[in-house]
This record gives sequence, structure tokens and C-alpha cells, in this order.
Amino acid sequence: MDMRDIAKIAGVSSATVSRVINGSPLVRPETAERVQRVIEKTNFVPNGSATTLKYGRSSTFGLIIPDITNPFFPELIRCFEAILVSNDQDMLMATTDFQPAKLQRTIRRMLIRKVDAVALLAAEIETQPIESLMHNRVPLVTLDRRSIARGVSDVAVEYLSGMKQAVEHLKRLGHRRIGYIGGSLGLTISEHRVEGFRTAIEEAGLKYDPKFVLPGNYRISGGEAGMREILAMKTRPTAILATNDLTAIGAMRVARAQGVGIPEEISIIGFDDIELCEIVYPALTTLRLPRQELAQALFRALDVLAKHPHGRGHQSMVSSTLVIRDSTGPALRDRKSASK
Amino acid sequence: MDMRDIAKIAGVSSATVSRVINGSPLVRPETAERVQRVIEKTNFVPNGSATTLKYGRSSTFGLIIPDITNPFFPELIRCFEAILVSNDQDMLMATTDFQPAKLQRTIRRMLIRKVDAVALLAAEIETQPIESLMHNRVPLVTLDRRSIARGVSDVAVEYLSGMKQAVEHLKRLGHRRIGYIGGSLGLTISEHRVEGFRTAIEEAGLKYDPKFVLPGNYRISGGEAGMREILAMKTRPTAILATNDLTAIGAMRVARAQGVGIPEEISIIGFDDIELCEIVYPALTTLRLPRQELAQALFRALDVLAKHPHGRGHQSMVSSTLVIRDSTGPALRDRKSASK
DNA sequence: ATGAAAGCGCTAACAG
DNA sequence: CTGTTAGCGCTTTCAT
Repeated sequence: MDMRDIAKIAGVSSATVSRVINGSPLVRPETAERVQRVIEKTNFVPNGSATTLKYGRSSTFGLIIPDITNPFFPELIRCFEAILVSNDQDMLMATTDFQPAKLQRTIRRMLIRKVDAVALLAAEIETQPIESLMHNRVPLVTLDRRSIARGVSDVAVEYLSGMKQAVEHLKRLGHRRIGYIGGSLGLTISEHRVEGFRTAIEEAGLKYDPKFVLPGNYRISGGEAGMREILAMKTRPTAILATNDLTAIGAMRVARAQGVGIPEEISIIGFDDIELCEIVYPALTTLRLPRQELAQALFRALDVLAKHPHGRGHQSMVSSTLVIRDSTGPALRDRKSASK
Repeated sequence: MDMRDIAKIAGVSSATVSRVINGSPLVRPETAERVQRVIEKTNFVPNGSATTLKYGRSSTFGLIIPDITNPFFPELIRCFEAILVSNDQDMLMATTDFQPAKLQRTIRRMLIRKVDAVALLAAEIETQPIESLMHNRVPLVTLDRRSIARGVSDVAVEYLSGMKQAVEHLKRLGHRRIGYIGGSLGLTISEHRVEGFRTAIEEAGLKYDPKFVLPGNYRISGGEAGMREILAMKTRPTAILATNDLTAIGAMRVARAQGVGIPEEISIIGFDDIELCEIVYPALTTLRLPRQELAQALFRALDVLAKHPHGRGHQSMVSSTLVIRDSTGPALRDRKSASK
């Protein structure tokens, strides 16, 4: 069943059917209505691949994320999908699991599918996949790479102000030794985050101590490993910032398992503000990264690029704000190590 | 850049290029290699929409889920996506948020995109969207509708054995009054689950008491509401089965907030075994629904249907098993209501 | 082993 | 206002 069939039944040409479907004003209302009725009666659905072939555009945006298992991403996907749907776009979603090879293949699949744009939230250091998109003139928006180009925009997270709020909050509670459990080594995003932390610490007049800065993996297990290491130190920090909420939650679990009270003995602050923060015990103090805003920024960036294919990309910013819950409290009086 | 361009550079025809790309044996190895080199040198990526137009198939499967915010689904999506990718299929994912109107539009978009098959994990009572897929000969697999047809398979969850394990576990702990917080009213899946519960209770020789059976919404808030109602009862159940883990977690939160000890005063069992179960305190006893198996079953069902477009669908089953953690314990001695 | 050509369904330029 | 037609890029039969 194609437009020609509809045309035949309605006694018009396929061009007219096309016009009706696309809401062209160049059709007499009665004709349009007649065609419309046939479409409805036959449940006709146009074949999008023909349109895609003709236009070279598919009304589909690609969304590439590292790990759908991190609740931050489902929440973001949800916002992004809603925006796409209300703009008559479909979403091709793919997960990389932090594997460059997977990213490579994913991008290839997206090129084949002629996606109109790609939001890449899983940019490793590698720039090859990005070049491959640029080469094919596919608008691209990255998260927190802080590098833009022709057809490539970036949405960065303004870490500093949030980190400063967090550090100030801890300082006011009497904390002086603040540790950090970060993300995987070798990702630009991880570096930006530690940098933000370092600057915030220094601007607060505290000492940045690399001993207290550990890598993680953006998952619970990374937070667990980090916390284990911290608890084994002779002199340990009295508060910890984690690179994301999962990391913080992992850290809290280990603390609890070892009988270290939170926030009595160690305060913990996360990042993202996933729903879990409220569910976990104690409820996690965190820096909220607004998903709706982020999704909007990503979409807008792509939309602009799609409309001005020759334009240079834009750098935009989303900032984070402190949400105080129960995982932060007054610093333990300054002893070597804590004991109940 | 299309196949003709490649052909020109390699000094062959576009038909040969097509053969090379599709690995046809009808090409002399040297020719193939020459073409291959040109393809690599130019970074050529074929235009999938032309293939889709030609074949009427897009190598894309649709996946429709109700709520990506429920961690069960990301975990499932992950498995499903992995299976698809290793079968050279793309995934078009969409969320319905339990809204029939959204489902309707989603299915239309999938028909336009010529998806090869759809896994519908969000089937409300409505059958209209299903019919629309059947009408367009799109293989479909549903979750737990327990109704199959030409081109429509179903993967059901075998609730009874899991529920029986759960009830037996509780009975052994001395529980006699077991309550249930279910899903949204009016969904077939909700009904199958309560039925499983009821049968399990009766087969264990306990009394099924409708007073203790409350509806929910598959989210935390539903569990909270249910638990609030239960805690307000003069005689209340000493244990509760929840229709999924989020519901159970909501119930636990309310219990904690009201100072009701878990499992000391009320035992709780969830369903799904999402990662959260281990993170929450106390760790949640639950019925594990194996995602990998479920994803496999969904894919296999679609794969079979896609290969035998005229075949009748199959009914398959996935079962659940009890995972005992810390949210279940001995029943409180039988008093009217519990007090610390 | 390779090439020529038709056709998948839709759209837009052009003609009327 | 409506119809005719070419062409988007790929695959595949049919020729050679």
C-alpha cells in the first residue's frame, strides 16, 4: 500500500496525496478531505525510508551514552526523548559501556541510518569517531569536552560553582581534609571534574592533597574501592566529594560495612542528584545536575547546527547546585583516625 | 558519495561495489580488494535508507517500555541492545509512561520507520495498537499478555513458582497474614501477578484476604501509599509481597519513616531483583526475574517471527526465583498491631 | 566475473 | 489547484 494506491482510490495523483499528508496549502479542501478519508479508511502509513532517501535526512537523532545502568542516564534519556518526540524526531539510542570499539561501530551504524545529528555523551579521549561524524557533516554535540568546531557544539558542566558550594558547605561544618573519589582515568570529563574540585579546595583556602584524590569508574564499585583505600589511611579525610552519586553510594556502603558512621565520622557528597539519593540511607547530599536543562541544551545545540550546517558550534554551560541531605554533618574532632 | 562514485574510482560498476560490500562470492578477489581499498580510503558509508526502501526492511527492532526510570528496564535494555547489535540490528527505543496515546504515536512512528519487529513491554489493556502492528505484518512480542496470534508471540513470567517460594519462605518464618501491594489497576500484567499471589497463598494453606491486597503503580510512590494504608490498619499483615522492587522500596521507606522495623515488625519481598536491592537498607529479599533470559526470549521470539512471517506466535515462559536478603525475618508474635 | 538497468516510495520542480 | 516525471542510492535480475 503506497501513495499511488491511495491516489487511485481517491481519484487523484500521488503528488496530491503527498501534499495532503504534508499539509500543503496547495490542495482544495474538499480534495484534501477526500484523500484524508481514504488514508484513514485504509490505515495508510507512509514509508519513511523513501522520504529519507529523497532528503538525506531521517528525522532521527542519535544518542550515545556510556552506561544505561547509571540512573542518571535513564533520567536524561527520558527528557531527551520527550523533547525529540515533541519535535517529530525519533531517537536511536546506543550504549558504549566505555568501550571505544563499541563507540566506533555505533557511529558507523548511525551514519548508515542517516541520523540528522548525534548527542555524544560518552566521549573518550579518542577523537577519531568525532572526526568521522564531522567528515560526514553530521551535527554533533558532546558533553563536557569543551572543544567546539565546525558542526560540533559542546555542553559543559560548570563544575566550579557547584564544587565551591560543596566545599564551602563542608568547611562551614568544620571539615579541613576533604578527599575526592573521581572517575576513570584518561577521560577528559574526569579531568575537568578533578580540576573543579582542586580549584574549589584552593579557593576555599584549604590544602589540596593528592593523597586524598583517588580514581574510580563512575560506578558503585569504584566508590567502594576508593572508600576502602581511604579507610585504610592513617590520617584520613573527614569528608569526601564523589564524582557522581553512584560513586558516593559505593563509598557509603563500604563505610557502613566497616562500621564507619556517615555523617558522624565521614561526610559524603555526590554529584548528579539521581532519584536514588533520596532512597539511600542516609539520604545523600549532592550536587544537582539538572537533566531537563541539560537535555534542552543538548537538543538546542543540535537543532541550531542542523539548521546552519556551516556554522561553527557553540559552547554552552549547565551548572550544578548543592542539595543538602543527611550524608554531611559536622567534622569529627581532629584525631588521627576515627573510632566509634 | 555513493556506490557509483566508489565504482568510478575503482573502475568497476556500482553493482560490483554492492557485491563487495555485501560479501558476495561472485567477485574476483583482486577486484574485491581493489574496491575495498577505495571504500576504506574514502571512508565510504552506504546509505541505509536506499536498502530499506528496496527491501522494505530496516534492520531495526523497536522496543517499547513503560518507564525507563524503573531500573529494571535499563538493565533489560542493555541486554536487549547487546543481542541486537550482535545480530546487526539497530534499536528504536521509546517510552510510553503508561499513556495509551503515547503508545499509539510510538507505534505509528515505528511503522513509518519500517521496523522489522517490535517488543512491546508496555501493553495496556488496549489492543488497538497491537492490531495496528498485526495489520502491517510487523512481528510483535509482548510481555505477559499471554495471548498469541499470527505474528504475535508472548513471553510470560511464570509467577506462580516464584510466588510460592516467597510465600513458603515467609510461612517458614512464621508469617500467616501476608499482604500484597500490586501494580496499577487495569493492566493485564497486574492481574496476572495478583493471581499468582492468590494461588500461592491458597496453595500454602493460608488465607487470601482481599483487605491486605492493595493496588500500586509500579513506582516508589505506589509502595509508599500502600504501606501507609497497611500501617493504618488495626490488624495488619506481618509480611508483604510487592509487585516489583520499586514498590517494595517505597514500602520500606514509609515503614522506616514511621519507625516500623524491617524485618523485625514487617517483612517485605520485592520482585525483579534490580541492582538497588543490594544497596537499599535493609537489603531487599526479592524474586529475581532474569533479564538476560528475558531479553533472549524476546529476541528469539521476534527472530522466529521475522523468519516465518506467516507463522503463528509462540508462548514462552521465564520464571523467577527467590533471592533471600535482609528484609525478611521471623514473624512478630501475633498481636493486634505492632509496637516497639 | 562484471555491467546495465529497473524499481523500491516519496517529493518537488515543472507544466498545465 | 492538480498531474507528470525525474531522481534520491541500493540491489538484483538478466545479459554478456
